Amino acid sequence: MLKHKHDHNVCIETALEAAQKICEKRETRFTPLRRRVLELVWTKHEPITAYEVLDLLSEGQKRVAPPTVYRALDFLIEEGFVHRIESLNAFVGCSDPEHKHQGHFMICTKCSNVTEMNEASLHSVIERAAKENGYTYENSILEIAGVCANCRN
Amino acid sequence: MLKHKHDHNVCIETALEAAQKICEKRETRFTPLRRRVLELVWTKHEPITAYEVLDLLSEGQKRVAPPTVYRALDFLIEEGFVHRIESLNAFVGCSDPEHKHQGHFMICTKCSNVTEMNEASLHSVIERAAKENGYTYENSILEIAGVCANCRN
DNA sequence: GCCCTGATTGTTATTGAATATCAAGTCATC
DNA sequence: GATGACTTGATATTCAATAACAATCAGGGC
Ligand SMILES: [Zn+2]
Ligand SMILES: [Zn+2]
Ligand SMILES: [Zn+2]
Ligand SMILES: [Zn+2]
Repeated sequence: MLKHKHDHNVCIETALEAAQKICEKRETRFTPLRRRVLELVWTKHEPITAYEVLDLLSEGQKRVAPPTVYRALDFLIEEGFVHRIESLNAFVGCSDPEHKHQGHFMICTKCSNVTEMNEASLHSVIERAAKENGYTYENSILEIAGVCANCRN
Repeated sequence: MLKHKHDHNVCIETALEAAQKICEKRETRFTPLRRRVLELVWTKHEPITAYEVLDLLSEGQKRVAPPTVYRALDFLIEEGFVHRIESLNAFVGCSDPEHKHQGHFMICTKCSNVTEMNEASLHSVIERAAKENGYTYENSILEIAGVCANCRN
């Protein structure tokens, strides 16, 4: 959460190991490419665009093509390791990949830091609103823009 | 709301007249181009993409360029006559343009019909969630996907 | 081992979404 | 009718995502 105050390498390692284990359990293939893309998404807590991932992935080798990145991202999203931030056309690692869910986010307009909210109360309010409007709920995106605590002072 | 059960020309006319009056009051310029783009956005209740607007706008005349459409849309969004649906890269007319707000939507995954929710309760829950996470609220997008009442049977 | 099959990755090309930049036109005001 | 702000036109480019097909890889049955 407070990105300025932790060893981010631990975050990355944790995420990679969790993904590894989940894929073993689900019998899906956590290939070197997919692993590398997930690592790159985690290089910062801030959202990263597909083309930034592409640039990083291409360093020191022949430039990869967009489908390579998008396919890996699709897999990671499908498995719940990564979320897409619609309002930014960008991607961010999920810190709770065990339980599949789609993310609800706060986005700081100053520092681009992103906080994922896992509050059940929010979820239930949203599902109830859907029901009241006659809709059968499938999923939802919630992206709140504001200024985070760090940036306010 | 129930798009199959009303004279949509009335919707369009109402929206255009409302926009006209609001612009007079605010002393902003509701030019023919902007009026025409708003009319095209309202040609269906479903969200419409910028390039669909572009195609319609270009019919029977020299093809207009993307900036023409995007500038008009920017104006209409700024004035609150149109909302952007982030998850669809598309635009939809607002049926309550008097009071500026950003929209919260339900989107039917079968028929693409869109319902704007104006529920104060939702809004307050979202603002409270922001506060609890230490953020100063600026704005938010909420887009719920599901199946509408019409499509369920 | 070898073949078959399905999944993954590579490659080329294209579509779709949005913006940067500068030129030309419009319109009110002095 | 000259000035300056706003609006529209026009050209080019960037960024985002997908289509289509070829090549490669992994595992199972023979
Ligand atoms: Zn970290
Ligand atoms: Zn911040
Ligand atoms: Zn609205
Ligand atoms: Zn429907």
